[in-house]
Amino acid sequence: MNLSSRHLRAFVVLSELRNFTKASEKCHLSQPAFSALIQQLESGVNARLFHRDTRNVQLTPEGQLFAESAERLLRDMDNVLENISDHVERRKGRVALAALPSLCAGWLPGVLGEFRARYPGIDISLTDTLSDQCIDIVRSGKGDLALASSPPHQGDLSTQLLCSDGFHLVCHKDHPLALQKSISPKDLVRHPFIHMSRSSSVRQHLEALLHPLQMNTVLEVAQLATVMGMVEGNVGISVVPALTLFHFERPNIVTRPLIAPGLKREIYIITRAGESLSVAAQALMDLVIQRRPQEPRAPRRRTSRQR
Amino acid sequence: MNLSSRHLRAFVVLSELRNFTKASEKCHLSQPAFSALIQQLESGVNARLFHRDTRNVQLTPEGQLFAESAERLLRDMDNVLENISDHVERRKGRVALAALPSLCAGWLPGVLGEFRARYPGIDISLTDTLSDQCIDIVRSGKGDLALASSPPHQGDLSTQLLCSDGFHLVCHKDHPLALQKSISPKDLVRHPFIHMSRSSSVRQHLEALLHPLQMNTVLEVAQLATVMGMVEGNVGISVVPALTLFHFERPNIVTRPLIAPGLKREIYIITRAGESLSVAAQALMDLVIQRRPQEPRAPRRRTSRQR
DNA sequence: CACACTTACGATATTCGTAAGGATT
DNA sequence: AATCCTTACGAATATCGTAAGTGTG
Repeated sequence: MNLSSRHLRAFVVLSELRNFTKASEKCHLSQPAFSALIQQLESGVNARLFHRDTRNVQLTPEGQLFAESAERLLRDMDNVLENISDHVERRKGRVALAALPSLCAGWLPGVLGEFRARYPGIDISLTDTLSDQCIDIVRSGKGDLALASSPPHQGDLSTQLLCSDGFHLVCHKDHPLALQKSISPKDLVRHPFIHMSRSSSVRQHLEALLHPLQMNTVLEVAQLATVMGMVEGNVGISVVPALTLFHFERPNIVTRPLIAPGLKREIYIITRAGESLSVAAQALMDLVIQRRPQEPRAPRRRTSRQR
Repeated sequence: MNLSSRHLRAFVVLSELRNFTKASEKCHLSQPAFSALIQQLESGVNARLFHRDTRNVQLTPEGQLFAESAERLLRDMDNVLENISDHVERRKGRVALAALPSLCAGWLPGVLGEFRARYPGIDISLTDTLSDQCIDIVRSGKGDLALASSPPHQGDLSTQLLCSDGFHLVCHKDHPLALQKSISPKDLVRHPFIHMSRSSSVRQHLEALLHPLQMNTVLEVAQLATVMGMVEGNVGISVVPALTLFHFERPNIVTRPLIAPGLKREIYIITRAGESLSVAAQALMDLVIQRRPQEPRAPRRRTSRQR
């Protein structure tokens, strides 16, 4: 038989009210239609569930048996539907996001704060790690979304440009390059240079751009904060993406845009291809796109003016 | 929404086969009809549950969420329906019967044996007790059926004649009354008489019949087996219903029909009025009626011929 | 005769299967 | 071209509400 929630609800209501007329009203049905519904249920289970007397309605023994389960079944059904609804309405859920550390420190906190405020029931898992690992997290299913620089990606991932990010020289205010308004790549050669680790996207971009010229590397560090400290101590110069310039807003450091054709770090939203995002993940993705980092102009001007 | 077992089954099948065409066949539906069913489910929960690609079908995150519950829900539903079906088909169940001791020893065992053989899954509870208590057991809901002599009953009980049972003299073969072919009530007076307890139906019938004559009571016992022993020892005579004569089929005891207009013990099937019996109880009642004790002739002849 | 459930019946909605459409490999 | 899901559409089915029927206190 085809047992539906309508049947269960009708049964439960009737077993409580023990009156077809009142029960039919509660179910927003005419009394004969309600009667037919109960009869259909009874023929479906092949048993009389209610004993009808001209004056009284009451459960038969089989009806009592059914009643024990029917209420539980109905509650279960309602819970399942409500649970789905909670997820669809974004009252519940979970998103696992992986993003580049440079995004996680400066731009992402505001976005996640807004997301949490808007959807307090959705839990967020954030992994701040380098691009390749971000991508692996998504590919392996451990994460829903990655914000990373795209590698030569296979077809199992879907990639969408979020923003592109210019590079800036950062150096001590007393450094000779601080006198130039803007910088070209070959200006960097020979000055003692502080690199990020070889796997960072910044370094890969720079080396590709200057090739075959060699740079004068004095240090290779993992954290941008270390770069900042070294630059402030005039140990060397470095180049960082615009989105990380907030680290370098300090009295003794100046920043200058690095001008070169095509010198851009592109940041992509990466998801698994051929799968759909959960409502929660989609909501986060929508917000990420809506609040995506502004194109170069605004941050550049602001950082060079401040302090 | 109206969530039905058809929806759940379609969902579960599709989530396993991940192919509309094959799933539709398994559900005995055309593929478009199946597709519509899934769409209806999706619009009911207000979420896409399957991601359709021209080549692949797979669960969305919400679909996975639903899948966790859907299978359980479907299994629950099926279990409930199967449980009801087991009861309706008399594979499971319970009947509580209360019956007069005189029925429980001689006639009932064969009936219950047949019942158990036919419906091995149905448990029987039997209370062998006096008529009033049998009736109370049914009235209070502790029992489904009673086989008892009907008292002046109220309207809350429904009464149906099962059989009527003549009375027989039982006495020692050397007793003077053993010479008579049949006995009339006044033949009993003055002979030392062994009574059952005052509340037994036999005694109530006898006293009503002989009133205002007094009997010569020598003993008042509770068990028929005691009556038998005393009669066999020629301590006295007694009168018992035909259905209990099997107790008295012994070499030194003779039994003689007691002839008197209207002297019959009537045995009724008693149930609660305005309620329906469980399938199991109805089955027992049907069998009880089908195998009801034969009208006087046969047992009388047989008992008087034997031994 | 008033009440409460069932049956009868025509109107409306739903569901079905066939056939056509669209997208992808 | 073959596969697979969706859309279109007329036919069959189910469900609805109104009205009449039935049985009981």
